Amino acid sequence: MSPRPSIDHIRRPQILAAAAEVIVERGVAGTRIADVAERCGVSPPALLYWFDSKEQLLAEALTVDDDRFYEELEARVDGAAAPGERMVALIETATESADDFALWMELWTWALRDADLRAARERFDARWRAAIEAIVIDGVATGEFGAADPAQAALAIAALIDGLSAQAALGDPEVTNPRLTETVLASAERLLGAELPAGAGGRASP
Amino acid sequence: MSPRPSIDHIRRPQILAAAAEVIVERGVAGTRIADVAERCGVSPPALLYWFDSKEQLLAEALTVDDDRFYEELEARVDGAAAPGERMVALIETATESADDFALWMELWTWALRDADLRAARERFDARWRAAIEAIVIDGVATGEFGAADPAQAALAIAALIDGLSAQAALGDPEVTNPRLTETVLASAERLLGAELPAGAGGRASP
Amino acid sequence: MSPRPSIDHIRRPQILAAAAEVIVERGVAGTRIADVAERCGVSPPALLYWFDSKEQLLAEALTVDDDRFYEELEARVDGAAAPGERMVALIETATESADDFALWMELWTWALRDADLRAARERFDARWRAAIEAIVIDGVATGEFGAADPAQAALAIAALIDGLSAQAALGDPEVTNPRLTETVLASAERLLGAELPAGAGGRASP
Amino acid sequence: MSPRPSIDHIRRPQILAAAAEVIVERGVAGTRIADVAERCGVSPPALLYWFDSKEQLLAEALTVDDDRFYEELEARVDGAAAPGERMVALIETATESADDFALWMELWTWALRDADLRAARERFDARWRAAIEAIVIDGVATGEFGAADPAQAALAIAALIDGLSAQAALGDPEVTNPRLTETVLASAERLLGAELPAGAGGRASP
DNA sequence: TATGAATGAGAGTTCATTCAT
DNA sequence: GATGAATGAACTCTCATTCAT
Repeated sequence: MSPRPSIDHIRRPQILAAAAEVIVERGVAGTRIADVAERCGVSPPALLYWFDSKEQLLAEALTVDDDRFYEELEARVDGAAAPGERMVALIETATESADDFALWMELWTWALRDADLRAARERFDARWRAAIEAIVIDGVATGEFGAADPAQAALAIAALIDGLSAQAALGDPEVTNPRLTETVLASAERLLGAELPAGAGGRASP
Repeated sequence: MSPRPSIDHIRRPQILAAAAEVIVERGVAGTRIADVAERCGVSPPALLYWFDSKEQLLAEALTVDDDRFYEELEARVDGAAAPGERMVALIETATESADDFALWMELWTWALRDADLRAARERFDARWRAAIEAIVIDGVATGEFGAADPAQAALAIAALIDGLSAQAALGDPEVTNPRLTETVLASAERLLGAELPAGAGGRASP
Repeated sequence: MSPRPSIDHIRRPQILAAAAEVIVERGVAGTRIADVAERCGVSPPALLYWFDSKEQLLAEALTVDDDRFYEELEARVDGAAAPGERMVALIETATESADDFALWMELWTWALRDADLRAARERFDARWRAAIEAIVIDGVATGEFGAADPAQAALAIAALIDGLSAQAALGDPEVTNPRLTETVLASAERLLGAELPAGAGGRASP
Repeated sequence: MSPRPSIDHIRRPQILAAAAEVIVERGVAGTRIADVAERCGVSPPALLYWFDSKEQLLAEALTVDDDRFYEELEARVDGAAAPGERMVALIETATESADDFALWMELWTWALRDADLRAARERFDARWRAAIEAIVIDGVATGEFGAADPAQAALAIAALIDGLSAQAALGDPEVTNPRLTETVLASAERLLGAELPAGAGGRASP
């Protein structure tokens, strides 16, 4: 019917990507529609043609990338056969891009007062913990890991990564990126009662 | 000299406390001077009589309570003689009030774009990790703990608490307060290579 | 390109004219954005759509009319062939609208503390003196005037007009408009060592 | 009756002097009560103990020095016996302190919209012109000056000084202080049909 | 689809002024 | 006489949003 193909699938992602960039730079609170519009090279009202309101746009921008992250993660992790190797791959993937964590922190803070964002975050975190737990269960099954409670170990590892990533994102001089990865790997070994293989990135050897 | 006694030792803390309350309720971004003023029962300009600007007031409100927290913490922890007991006391203190964590999350998010807040957060975190590390060192010295690297263990425990507290503050159904404390304690045992005594709060028994 | 034709060539002059009117009525210090907006029949933010700030708007309003004044002046003066006639035309043009002088006085006072306005005023005054001086030089060349120093005579005539116009604008009963013109003409004759022809407005005869 | 001598005669002049200073620096519009208070080393409410309102204080500050100026002027001028010498003394006195003229310009601008200030200014100007006119009349009587209309000559000389002083106060590079004095003296000679003696300050000789 | 123009609803901040002390 | 504290009344400016084009 419509001879002109819709550009929905082009414009919306473009706007969301621009919004995510602006949020990282200025924070959700400091992001104005005009900033995002300028980055897209369009006028502010154009954004409101594609999104009902600023709030809706930012909420979507805050969550749109996460699914992609998990897909990439799973692709990388599944390549490794043994649970130990998969765990190392997962940790390295999660810790090597601590800068993106700023967006995650924004989501947290906003989720404190927005039920939809809260639900979205919870969904992502459940998926994340499930991915970890699956590896732990496998490792326990093969005897590679000695953890008694896979769910608790997964929770702990996930929280550890979050806590350290936040500090890295905040530029804490004690938590550089290598130190972050190293600390998570060493802690995971203790939490899992396992010795993990050296990762792709290499690890400080004794 | 002054025909009227100064009340700044009363008003300023009062305003800061009100500001902290409002921040927890509405977030830093959603906090208006008028909200804080109303909670104090004064007019908005009265706040600007005591603080140079809204920004300065909120920044101070975001950090003013932390020192008090550490003082209380140290008081409680020092009461326990053995490192294991002190560690348990510390963990319980840190995890039982996960609600206050919202303020800490606001501080994080604001600190992403404010150097002063970033420095303040770093200072607090350094103090916090040092408190943990001191216990670890003691525990290692007495042989109670088996941790090889006290600094790394302290960093891991601190991050674990942060990561879990964030989820608890966000109302994650998987991370209730008891589960939070329990997970940190169990993980600390593994990270420290130690068995920790049951805390004052009691712990889920098998 | 633009789905709606730009109207900045209409709105900006309209706003500037309204601002000049309000300044004459209330002074720069007493002029509020809301006053100007009301006179334009728009809302206050509309002015900030066209001008970056109140300050910028008022500064422009204070200077925008001057170029037009000089163009009109030159048009009128050039119509007169002989130097004496041109001088009379210039003096009459400059003195017959002493009411507008209030805007010029506002510009002076504001220029005391604003380098841009100071520079603008200086530019206008230089142009004004140059216009006078050109006539004097002509008059001296033709022998119609006897002035020794054209630059000094031009400066004196310009200052005389300013000083008297200020008093007229302030409603000094000794300096009515006719008396103002008459005084400048009589003084100019002495300053230029010339007898000036009767102007269009006529002059008080004995 | 009152054992404590009033300090009216100390405080009020002190405040007025401080106000005049601040006005010269920041302009009437930019002068806040707090500025004046700070310069006096007292608190803002103290000023309102001595003056009913800011407006009244500034109005008084704007006019309080003028009487003193005329008294000083008359003292200096009366010392010179011959009309020509008195005229030179008057002109030199009026033109050598062009910086103070900023206060006079502020008074003008404020007087545009304040009847009291307008009346005050008019009174000062009448006195000023009368002082000039008296000399002119004397000079005409002695035959030293050739002016036909003393009132008009006085008006012209006064206006000339005003116009040039304004430009000097505005920092016009063409109107330096020496050039100002020189131009007024040279113009006065022509306006008065007289040759004026060299002044105390010296004058450019041919 | 998209824009120029405009607006309404605030928000922070300023400041003369008040008043108990 | 003078001050600390506080306030009411403005005022500028911001920004998401609307709407005719």
